[in-house]
Amino acid sequence: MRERPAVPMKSAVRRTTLAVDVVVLSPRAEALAVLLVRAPAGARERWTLPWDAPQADEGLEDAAARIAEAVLGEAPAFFEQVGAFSDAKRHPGDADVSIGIVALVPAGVEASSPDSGWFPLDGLPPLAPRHRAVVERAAAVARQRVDQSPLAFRLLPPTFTLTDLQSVYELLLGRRLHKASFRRALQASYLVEPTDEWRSEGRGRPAQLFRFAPRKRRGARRGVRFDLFTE
Amino acid sequence: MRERPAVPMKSAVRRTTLAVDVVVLSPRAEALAVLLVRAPAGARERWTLPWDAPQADEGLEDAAARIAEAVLGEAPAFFEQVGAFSDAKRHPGDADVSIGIVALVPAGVEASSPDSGWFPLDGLPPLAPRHRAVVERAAAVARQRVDQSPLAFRLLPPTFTLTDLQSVYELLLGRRLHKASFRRALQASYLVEPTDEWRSEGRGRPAQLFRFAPRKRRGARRGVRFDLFTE
DNA sequence: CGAATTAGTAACAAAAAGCCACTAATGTCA
DNA sequence: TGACATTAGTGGCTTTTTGTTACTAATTCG
Repeated sequence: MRERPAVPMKSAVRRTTLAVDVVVLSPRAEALAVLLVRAPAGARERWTLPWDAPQADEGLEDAAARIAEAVLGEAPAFFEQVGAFSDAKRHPGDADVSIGIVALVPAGVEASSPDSGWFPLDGLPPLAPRHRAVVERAAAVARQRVDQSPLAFRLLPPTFTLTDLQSVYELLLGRRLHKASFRRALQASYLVEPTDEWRSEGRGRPAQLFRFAPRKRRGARRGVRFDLFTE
Repeated sequence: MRERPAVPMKSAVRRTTLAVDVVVLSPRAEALAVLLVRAPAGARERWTLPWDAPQADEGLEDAAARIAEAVLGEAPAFFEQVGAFSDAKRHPGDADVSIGIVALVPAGVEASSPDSGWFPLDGLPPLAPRHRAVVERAAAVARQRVDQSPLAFRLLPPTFTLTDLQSVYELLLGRRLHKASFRRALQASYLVEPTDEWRSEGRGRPAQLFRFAPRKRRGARRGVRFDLFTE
Protein backbone atom coordinates (compact mmCIF):
# COMPACT_ATOMS: atom_id res chain seq x y z
CA MET A 1 0.00 0.00 0.00
CA ARG A 2 2.58 2.52 1.08
CA GLU A 3 5.35 3.33 -1.32
CA ARG A 4 7.86 3.64 1.45
CA PRO A 5 7.75 2.46 5.01
CA ALA A 6 5.93 4.76 7.39
CA VAL A 7 8.78 4.48 9.84
CA PRO A 8 11.96 5.55 8.05
CA MET A 9 14.53 4.18 10.40
CA LYS A 10 16.80 2.53 7.95
CA SER A 11 18.34 5.44 6.13
CA ALA A 12 22.11 5.46 6.33
CA VAL A 13 23.44 7.70 9.06
CA ARG A 14 25.13 10.69 7.50
CA ARG A 15 28.54 11.78 8.66
CA THR A 16 28.53 15.22 10.18
CA THR A 17 31.10 17.43 11.88
CA LEU A 18 30.52 18.09 15.54
CA ALA A 19 31.81 20.76 17.90
CA VAL A 20 31.52 21.29 21.64
CA ASP A 21 31.16 25.01 22.39
CA VAL A 22 31.71 25.95 26.03
CA VAL A 23 30.20 28.98 27.74
CA VAL A 24 32.16 29.58 30.95
CA LEU A 25 30.22 31.99 33.17
CA SER A 26 31.50 33.80 36.22
CA PRO A 27 30.58 36.97 38.10
CA ARG A 28 33.05 39.73 37.22
CA ALA A 29 32.71 43.37 38.20
CA GLU A 30 29.05 43.20 39.25
CA ALA A 31 27.95 41.39 36.09
CA LEU A 32 27.79 37.90 34.66
CA ALA A 33 30.73 37.47 32.31
CA VAL A 34 31.70 34.96 29.62
CA LEU A 35 35.19 33.65 29.00
CA LEU A 36 36.29 34.18 25.38
CA VAL A 37 39.52 33.30 23.62
CA ARG A 38 41.28 35.17 20.87
CA ALA A 39 40.54 33.70 17.45
CA PRO A 40 43.39 32.62 15.18
CA ALA A 41 44.57 35.22 12.69
CA GLY A 42 42.38 35.37 9.62
CA ALA A 43 39.18 34.45 11.39
CA ARG A 44 36.21 36.65 10.71
CA GLU A 45 35.68 37.57 14.36
CA ARG A 46 38.51 38.33 16.76
CA TRP A 47 37.02 36.35 19.67
CA THR A 48 35.28 32.99 19.99
CA LEU A 49 33.95 30.69 22.65
CA PRO A 50 36.43 27.98 23.63
CA TRP A 51 35.49 25.01 21.48
CA ASP A 52 36.81 21.81 19.95
CA ALA A 53 35.67 18.58 18.39
CA PRO A 54 35.16 15.77 20.89
CA GLN A 55 37.83 13.11 20.64
CA ALA A 56 37.04 9.49 19.90
CA ASP A 57 35.27 7.85 22.84
CA GLU A 58 35.26 11.08 24.79
CA GLY A 59 31.98 12.08 26.43
CA LEU A 60 30.60 15.53 25.67
CA GLU A 61 31.02 16.75 29.24
CA ASP A 62 34.54 15.32 29.26
CA ALA A 63 35.29 17.27 26.13
CA ALA A 64 33.86 20.41 27.74
CA ALA A 65 36.05 19.87 30.79
CA ARG A 66 39.13 19.47 28.64
CA ILE A 67 38.33 22.56 26.58
CA ALA A 68 37.65 24.72 29.64
CA GLU A 69 40.73 23.45 31.44
CA ALA A 70 42.92 24.45 28.52
CA VAL A 71 41.93 28.08 29.04
CA LEU A 72 41.44 28.21 32.80
CA GLY A 73 44.18 25.91 34.03
CA GLU A 74 41.68 23.78 35.91
CA ALA A 75 38.34 22.28 35.06
CA PRO A 76 35.18 23.96 36.38
CA ALA A 77 33.16 21.99 38.91
CA PHE A 78 29.84 22.42 37.14
CA PHE A 79 28.72 21.66 33.58
CA GLU A 80 25.36 21.45 31.96
CA GLN A 81 24.26 20.97 28.38
CA VAL A 82 22.19 23.79 27.00
CA GLY A 83 21.29 22.35 23.63
CA ALA A 84 22.40 21.24 20.18
CA PHE A 85 22.65 23.93 17.52
CA SER A 86 22.39 22.88 13.93
CA ASP A 87 20.86 25.73 12.01
CA ALA A 88 22.73 27.41 9.26
CA LYS A 89 24.25 29.95 11.62
CA ARG A 90 27.94 30.16 10.97
CA HIS A 91 30.38 28.44 13.35
CA PRO A 92 34.10 29.35 13.54
CA GLY A 93 35.08 25.79 12.59
CA ASP A 94 32.17 25.29 10.20
CA ALA A 95 30.87 22.44 12.32
CA ASP A 96 27.50 21.12 11.19
CA VAL A 97 26.28 20.74 14.75
CA SER A 98 27.40 22.35 17.99
CA ILE A 99 26.69 21.02 21.46
CA GLY A 100 26.48 24.02 23.77
CA ILE A 101 27.65 23.44 27.33
CA VAL A 102 27.60 25.97 30.14
CA ALA A 103 30.24 25.83 32.87
CA LEU A 104 30.26 27.85 36.08
CA VAL A 105 33.36 29.16 37.79
CA PRO A 106 33.60 31.02 41.09
CA ALA A 107 34.24 34.73 41.23
CA GLY A 108 37.95 35.42 41.42
CA VAL A 109 39.26 32.49 39.41
CA GLU A 110 41.68 33.76 36.80
CA ALA A 111 42.25 32.34 33.34
CA SER A 112 45.68 30.84 32.81
CA SER A 113 45.76 31.62 29.10
CA PRO A 114 46.84 35.15 28.19
CA ASP A 115 44.84 34.88 24.96
CA SER A 116 41.57 35.00 26.82
CA GLY A 117 39.34 37.51 28.50
CA TRP A 118 36.13 37.94 30.48
CA PHE A 119 33.36 39.90 28.78
CA PRO A 120 30.12 40.95 30.46
CA LEU A 121 27.03 39.39 28.86
CA ASP A 122 25.72 42.76 27.79
CA GLY A 123 29.01 43.88 26.31
CA LEU A 124 30.20 41.05 24.12
CA PRO A 125 32.47 41.63 21.15
CA PRO A 126 31.30 40.39 17.73
CA LEU A 127 30.99 36.60 17.72
CA ALA A 128 30.17 34.03 15.07
CA PRO A 129 26.37 33.88 14.84
CA ARG A 130 26.19 30.36 16.20
CA HIS A 131 28.33 31.33 19.19
CA ARG A 132 26.10 34.28 19.89
CA ALA A 133 23.11 31.94 19.97
CA VAL A 134 24.87 29.48 22.27
CA VAL A 135 25.79 32.24 24.73
CA GLU A 136 22.24 33.54 24.81
CA ARG A 137 20.85 30.09 25.42
CA ALA A 138 23.42 29.41 28.14
CA ALA A 139 22.53 32.59 29.98
CA ALA A 140 18.83 31.79 29.69
CA VAL A 141 19.38 28.29 31.06
CA ALA A 142 21.41 29.58 34.00
CA ARG A 143 18.74 32.14 34.84
CA GLN A 144 15.98 29.58 34.50
CA ARG A 145 17.64 26.95 36.68
CA VAL A 146 18.83 29.16 39.46
CA ASP A 147 16.11 28.11 41.84
CA GLN A 148 15.98 24.47 40.85
CA SER A 149 19.64 23.77 41.25
CA PRO A 150 22.32 25.17 43.52
CA LEU A 151 23.91 27.05 40.61
CA ALA A 152 24.60 30.15 42.65
CA PHE A 153 26.99 28.28 44.92
CA ARG A 154 29.11 27.30 41.91
CA LEU A 155 29.68 30.98 41.22
CA LEU A 156 31.16 31.59 44.67
CA PRO A 157 34.30 30.43 46.48
CA PRO A 158 33.92 27.68 49.10
CA THR A 159 33.13 30.21 51.81
CA PHE A 160 31.18 33.37 51.25
CA THR A 161 29.06 35.90 53.05
CA LEU A 162 25.29 35.92 52.79
CA THR A 163 25.51 39.28 51.07
CA ASP A 164 27.79 37.68 48.44
CA LEU A 165 25.23 34.94 47.92
CA GLN A 166 22.38 37.40 47.64
CA SER A 167 24.37 39.41 45.08
CA VAL A 168 24.81 36.34 42.90
CA TYR A 169 21.10 35.65 43.01
CA GLU A 170 20.41 39.26 42.09
CA LEU A 171 22.86 38.97 39.22
CA LEU A 172 21.18 35.87 37.85
CA LEU A 173 17.64 37.03 38.42
CA GLY A 174 18.25 40.57 37.29
CA ARG A 175 16.43 42.22 40.18
CA ARG A 176 16.93 43.27 43.77
CA LEU A 177 15.89 41.00 46.62
CA HIS A 178 14.86 41.83 50.16
CA LYS A 179 17.59 41.01 52.65
CA ALA A 180 15.40 39.75 55.48
CA SER A 181 13.20 37.61 53.22
CA PHE A 182 16.20 36.18 51.43
CA ARG A 183 17.84 35.13 54.69
CA ARG A 184 14.66 33.72 56.15
CA ALA A 185 14.13 31.51 53.08
CA LEU A 186 17.76 30.43 53.14
CA GLN A 187 17.50 29.59 56.83
CA ALA A 188 14.49 27.39 56.21
CA SER A 189 16.26 25.51 53.44
CA TYR A 190 19.20 24.12 55.43
CA LEU A 191 21.51 24.73 52.47
CA VAL A 192 24.33 26.59 54.20
CA GLU A 193 26.10 26.37 57.51
CA PRO A 194 28.10 29.08 59.27
CA THR A 195 31.85 28.80 59.67
CA ASP A 196 33.54 30.49 62.61
CA GLU A 197 35.28 32.95 60.35
CA TRP A 198 34.34 36.54 59.70
CA ARG A 199 35.37 38.82 56.90
CA SER A 200 35.98 42.51 57.38
CA GLU A 201 35.64 44.30 54.06
CA GLY A 202 36.89 47.79 54.78
CA ARG A 203 34.18 49.74 56.53
CA GLY A 204 31.07 48.39 58.16
CA ARG A 205 30.42 45.46 60.45
CA PRO A 206 32.28 42.24 59.50
CA ALA A 207 30.18 39.52 57.92
CA GLN A 208 30.13 35.87 58.92
CA LEU A 209 31.35 33.37 56.34
CA PHE A 210 29.16 30.44 55.37
CA ARG A 211 29.72 27.32 53.35
CA PHE A 212 27.39 25.33 51.11
CA ALA A 213 26.33 22.27 53.10
CA PRO A 214 22.86 21.02 52.18
CA ARG A 215 21.53 18.93 55.02
CA LYS A 216 17.85 18.10 54.73
CA ARG A 217 15.49 17.39 51.93
CA ARG A 218 12.14 18.91 52.67
CA GLY A 219 9.24 17.33 50.85
CA ALA A 220 8.38 20.64 49.19
CA ARG A 221 4.88 19.42 48.50
CA ARG A 222 3.68 22.64 46.99
CA GLY A 223 0.78 23.39 44.80
CA VAL A 224 1.21 24.22 41.16
CA ARG A 225 2.59 27.65 40.30
CA PHE A 226 1.13 28.87 37.04
CA ASP A 227 2.84 32.22 37.24
CA LEU A 228 6.32 30.93 36.53
CA PHE A 229 5.80 30.48 32.81
CA THR A 230 8.59 32.03 30.84
CA GLU A 231 7.38 31.45 27.30
CA MET B 1 56.36 26.11 29.47
CA ARG B 2 53.51 24.12 28.08
CA GLU B 3 54.20 21.66 25.33
CA ARG B 4 51.02 22.35 23.43
CA PRO B 5 48.97 25.50 23.04
CA ALA B 6 46.65 26.22 25.93
CA VAL B 7 43.71 26.79 23.64
CA PRO B 8 43.34 23.78 21.34
CA MET B 9 40.90 25.11 18.84
CA LYS B 10 42.57 24.11 15.68
CA SER B 11 42.20 20.36 15.69
CA ALA B 12 40.42 19.02 12.65
CA VAL B 13 36.73 18.38 13.22
CA ARG B 14 36.08 14.66 13.27
CA ARG B 15 33.24 13.18 11.28
CA THR B 16 30.65 11.52 13.46
CA THR B 17 27.32 9.87 12.86
CA LEU B 18 24.33 11.64 14.28
CA ALA B 19 20.81 10.50 15.10
CA VAL B 20 17.68 12.32 16.24
CA ASP B 21 15.77 10.16 18.73
CA VAL B 22 12.20 11.28 19.40
CA VAL B 23 10.28 10.63 22.61
CA VAL B 24 6.60 11.21 21.87
CA LEU B 25 4.68 11.46 25.14
CA SER B 26 0.94 11.37 25.64
CA PRO B 27 -1.42 10.47 28.47
CA ARG B 28 -2.85 6.99 27.87
CA ALA B 29 -4.92 5.03 30.35
CA GLU B 30 -4.13 7.19 33.39
CA ALA B 31 -0.37 7.14 32.75
CA LEU B 32 2.22 8.95 30.69
CA ALA B 33 3.02 6.78 27.68
CA VAL B 34 5.77 6.74 25.04
CA LEU B 35 5.28 5.96 21.37
CA LEU B 36 7.53 3.12 20.20
CA VAL B 37 7.92 1.50 16.80
CA ARG B 38 8.69 -2.08 15.97
CA ALA B 39 12.35 -2.64 15.21
CA PRO B 40 13.38 -4.24 11.90
CA ALA B 41 13.89 -8.00 11.99
CA GLY B 42 17.25 -8.98 13.35
CA ALA B 43 17.58 -6.05 15.73
CA ARG B 44 18.54 -6.86 19.27
CA GLU B 45 15.45 -5.29 20.79
CA ARG B 46 11.97 -5.61 19.33
CA TRP B 47 11.04 -1.96 19.89
CA THR B 48 12.82 1.36 19.46
CA LEU B 49 12.15 5.05 19.70
CA PRO B 50 11.35 6.59 16.33
CA TRP B 51 14.68 7.93 15.07
CA ASP B 52 16.57 8.90 11.96
CA ALA B 53 19.60 10.84 10.83
CA PRO B 54 18.88 14.51 10.07
CA GLN B 55 18.98 15.26 6.38
CA ALA B 56 21.32 17.80 4.89
CA ASP B 57 20.32 21.35 5.87
CA GLU B 58 17.48 20.07 8.01
CA GLY B 59 17.16 21.55 11.50
CA LEU B 60 17.03 19.14 14.42
CA GLU B 61 13.49 20.08 15.32
CA ASP B 62 12.51 19.73 11.67
CA ALA B 63 13.98 16.26 11.67
CA ALA B 64 12.06 15.43 14.84
CA ALA B 65 8.84 16.67 13.24
CA ARG B 66 9.43 14.55 10.15
CA ILE B 67 10.23 11.46 12.23
CA ALA B 68 7.20 11.86 14.49
CA GLU B 69 4.93 12.58 11.55
CA ALA B 70 5.96 9.34 9.88
CA VAL B 71 4.51 7.40 12.80
CA LEU B 72 1.63 9.61 13.86
CA GLY B 73 0.36 10.89 10.54
CA GLU B 74 0.72 14.47 11.70
CA ALA B 75 3.44 16.41 13.41
CA PRO B 76 3.06 17.16 17.13
CA ALA B 77 2.65 20.80 18.09
CA PHE B 78 5.35 20.81 20.74
CA PHE B 79 9.02 19.81 20.62
CA GLU B 80 11.89 20.39 22.99
CA GLN B 81 15.45 19.18 23.03
CA VAL B 82 16.37 17.16 26.09
CA GLY B 83 20.07 16.68 25.46
CA ALA B 84 22.81 15.12 23.40
CA PHE B 85 23.82 11.57 24.26
CA SER B 86 27.27 10.45 23.32
CA ASP B 87 28.37 7.88 25.86
CA ALA B 88 29.15 4.37 24.79
CA LYS B 89 25.59 3.22 25.38
CA ARG B 90 24.44 1.29 22.38
CA HIS B 91 22.13 2.89 19.82
CA PRO B 92 20.02 0.90 17.35
CA GLY B 93 21.75 2.58 14.40
CA ASP B 94 25.13 2.76 16.11
CA ALA B 95 25.10 6.53 15.91
CA ASP B 96 27.99 8.18 17.73
CA VAL B 97 25.75 10.93 19.08
CA SER B 98 21.99 11.12 19.58
CA ILE B 99 20.02 14.31 19.97
CA GLY B 100 17.05 13.50 22.20
CA ILE B 101 13.87 15.43 21.49
CA VAL B 102 10.63 15.19 23.41
CA ALA B 103 7.33 15.77 21.62
CA LEU B 104 3.92 16.09 23.26
CA VAL B 105 0.64 15.04 21.71
CA PRO B 106 -2.86 15.33 23.18
CA ALA B 107 -4.66 12.45 24.77
CA GLY B 108 -6.67 10.59 22.17
CA VAL B 109 -4.46 11.08 19.13
CA GLU B 110 -3.90 7.75 17.43
CA ALA B 111 -0.80 6.59 15.62
CA SER B 112 -1.24 6.04 11.90
CA SER B 113 1.42 3.36 11.67
CA PRO B 114 0.33 -0.17 12.60
CA ASP B 115 3.90 -1.01 13.58
CA SER B 116 3.76 1.24 16.60
CA GLY B 117 2.35 1.23 20.09
CA TRP B 118 1.98 3.28 23.25
CA PHE B 119 3.80 2.00 26.33
CA PRO B 120 3.44 3.45 29.82
CA LEU B 121 6.67 4.88 31.20
CA ASP B 122 6.80 2.35 33.98
CA GLY B 123 6.12 -0.59 31.69
CA LEU B 124 8.52 -0.23 28.78
CA PRO B 125 9.72 -3.20 26.78
CA PRO B 126 13.49 -3.75 26.49
CA LEU B 127 15.12 -0.87 24.60
CA ALA B 128 18.62 -0.16 23.42
CA PRO B 129 20.52 1.33 26.39
CA ARG B 130 20.87 4.74 24.78
CA HIS B 131 17.14 4.86 24.05
CA ARG B 132 16.36 3.97 27.63
CA ALA B 133 18.51 6.91 28.77
CA VAL B 134 16.83 9.28 26.33
CA VAL B 135 13.37 8.28 27.52
CA GLU B 136 14.34 8.79 31.15
CA ARG B 137 15.78 12.17 30.44
CA ALA B 138 12.73 13.19 28.41
CA ALA B 139 10.38 12.26 31.22
CA ALA B 140 12.54 14.11 33.72
CA VAL B 141 12.56 17.22 31.54
CA ALA B 142 8.80 17.13 31.08
CA ARG B 143 8.29 16.80 34.83
CA GLN B 144 10.74 19.57 35.57
CA ARG B 145 9.31 22.04 33.08
CA VAL B 146 5.66 21.54 33.82
CA ASP B 147 5.33 24.70 35.83
CA GLN B 148 7.63 26.85 33.75
CA SER B 149 6.03 26.13 30.44
CA PRO B 150 2.45 25.34 29.41
CA LEU B 151 3.37 21.72 28.73
CA ALA B 152 0.23 20.35 30.25
CA PHE B 153 -1.94 22.06 27.65
CA ARG B 154 -0.06 20.24 24.89
CA LEU B 155 -1.20 16.96 26.37
CA LEU B 156 -4.88 17.90 26.11
CA PRO B 157 -7.28 18.54 23.24
CA PRO B 158 -8.15 22.19 22.43
CA THR B 159 -10.97 22.20 24.95
CA PHE B 160 -10.90 20.36 28.24
CA THR B 161 -12.41 20.37 31.70
CA LEU B 162 -10.53 21.67 34.69
CA THR B 163 -10.56 18.16 36.13
CA ASP B 164 -8.83 16.94 32.93
CA LEU B 165 -6.19 19.62 33.34
CA GLN B 166 -5.66 18.78 36.98
CA SER B 167 -5.28 15.10 36.09
CA VAL B 168 -2.51 15.91 33.62
CA TYR B 169 -0.67 17.91 36.24
CA GLU B 170 -1.04 15.04 38.68
CA LEU B 171 0.31 12.66 36.06
CA LEU B 172 3.35 14.80 35.42
CA LEU B 173 4.03 15.66 39.04
CA GLY B 174 3.28 12.19 40.35
CA ARG B 175 1.13 13.35 43.24
CA ARG B 176 -2.40 14.43 44.01
CA LEU B 177 -3.34 18.11 44.07
CA HIS B 178 -6.06 19.91 45.98
CA LYS B 179 -8.94 20.88 43.76
CA ALA B 180 -9.72 24.24 45.31
CA SER B 181 -6.09 25.39 45.45
CA PHE B 182 -5.46 24.24 41.90
CA ARG B 183 -8.40 26.21 40.58
CA ARG B 184 -7.62 29.30 42.59
CA ALA B 185 -4.05 29.35 41.23
CA LEU B 186 -5.31 28.78 37.70
CA GLN B 187 -7.83 31.59 38.06
CA ALA B 188 -5.12 33.99 39.15
CA SER B 189 -2.94 33.08 36.18
CA TYR B 190 -5.30 34.08 33.37
CA LEU B 191 -4.18 31.08 31.34
CA VAL B 192 -7.55 29.61 30.42
CA GLU B 193 -10.92 30.96 29.44
CA PRO B 194 -14.29 29.22 29.67
CA THR B 195 -16.17 28.19 26.56
CA ASP B 196 -19.95 27.99 26.63
CA GLU B 197 -19.88 24.25 26.27
CA TRP B 198 -20.35 21.64 28.95
CA ARG B 199 -19.45 18.00 28.94
CA SER B 200 -21.55 15.35 30.64
CA GLU B 201 -19.42 12.30 31.33
CA GLY B 202 -21.93 9.71 32.47
CA ARG B 203 -22.92 10.33 36.04
CA GLY B 204 -22.33 13.46 38.06
CA ARG B 205 -22.71 17.14 37.34
CA PRO B 206 -21.51 18.20 33.85
CA ALA B 207 -18.23 20.10 33.71
CA GLN B 208 -17.60 23.31 31.84
CA LEU B 209 -15.09 23.19 28.99
CA PHE B 210 -12.16 25.60 28.93
CA ARG B 211 -9.55 26.51 26.36
CA PHE B 212 -5.94 27.57 26.73
CA ALA B 213 -5.87 31.33 26.20
CA PRO B 214 -3.10 33.07 28.11
CA ARG B 215 -3.98 36.72 28.51
CA LYS B 216 -1.78 38.58 30.96
CA ARG B 217 1.79 38.46 32.05
CA ARG B 218 2.02 39.04 35.75
CA GLY B 219 5.32 40.36 36.96
CA ALA B 220 5.82 37.37 39.25
CA ARG B 221 8.24 39.36 41.36
CA ARG B 222 8.76 36.65 43.90
CA GLY B 223 11.50 35.97 46.33
CA VAL B 224 13.91 33.13 45.86
CA ARG B 225 12.62 29.63 46.52
CA PHE B 226 15.40 27.47 47.89
CA ASP B 227 13.14 24.51 48.41
CA LEU B 228 12.68 23.69 44.74
CA PHE B 229 16.09 22.13 44.26
CA THR B 230 15.87 18.81 42.51
CA GLU B 231 19.47 17.73 42.63
C1' DC C 1 -37.93 10.11 44.60
C1' DG C 2 -33.55 9.48 47.15
C1' DA C 3 -28.79 7.97 47.01
C1' DA C 4 -24.54 8.24 44.61
C1' DT C 5 -21.42 10.87 41.94
C1' DT C 6 -18.84 14.54 40.00
C1' DA C 7 -18.34 19.85 39.58
C1' DG C 8 -17.57 24.00 41.61
C1' DT C 9 -16.97 27.51 45.56
C1' DA C 10 -17.01 30.01 50.15
C1' DA C 11 -14.76 30.75 54.14
C1' DC C 12 -11.52 30.04 57.55
C1' DA C 13 -6.80 28.63 59.29
C1' DA C 14 -2.04 28.26 58.65
C1' DA C 15 2.06 29.43 56.45
C1' DA C 16 4.96 32.27 53.79
C1' DA C 17 6.57 36.56 52.06
C1' DG C 18 7.03 41.65 52.08
C1' DC C 19 8.31 45.29 54.76
C1' DC C 20 10.03 48.50 58.30
C1' DA C 21 12.66 49.57 61.95
C1' DC C 22 15.67 48.48 64.91
C1' DT C 23 20.48 46.81 67.12
C1' DA C 24 25.49 45.54 66.24
C1' DA C 25 30.21 46.13 64.83
C1' DT C 26 33.32 48.16 62.34
C1' DG C 27 36.11 52.34 59.84
C1' DT C 28 36.49 57.50 59.03
C1' DC C 29 37.45 61.88 60.27
C1' DA C 30 36.78 66.33 62.50
C1' DT D 1 37.93 60.63 71.26
C1' DG D 2 33.49 60.77 69.97
C1' DA D 3 29.95 61.57 66.34
C1' DC D 4 28.80 59.60 62.00
C1' DA D 5 28.74 56.77 57.96
C1' DT D 6 28.54 52.09 56.55
C1' DT D 7 27.56 47.34 56.29
C1' DA D 8 25.61 43.04 58.87
C1' DG D 9 22.04 40.89 61.01
C1' DT D 10 17.27 40.30 63.29
C1' DG D 11 12.50 41.09 65.49
C1' DG D 12 8.05 41.65 64.58
C1' DC D 13 4.06 43.43 62.20
C1' DT D 14 1.24 43.31 57.85
C1' DT D 15 -0.18 41.39 53.72
C1' DT D 16 -0.54 37.75 50.60
C1' DT D 17 -0.73 33.11 49.42
C1' DT D 18 -1.77 28.42 50.23
C1' DG D 19 -3.98 24.31 52.60
C1' DT D 20 -8.21 22.46 54.17
C1' DT D 21 -12.85 21.64 55.29
C1' DA D 22 -17.18 21.81 54.25
C1' DC D 23 -20.53 23.23 51.84
C1' DT D 24 -23.94 23.88 47.36
C1' DA D 25 -25.06 22.40 42.40
C1' DA D 26 -26.29 19.37 38.66
C1' DT D 27 -26.51 15.24 36.90
C1' DT D 28 -27.36 9.61 36.54
C1' DC D 29 -28.92 5.37 38.52
C1' DG D 30 -32.22 2.37 40.49
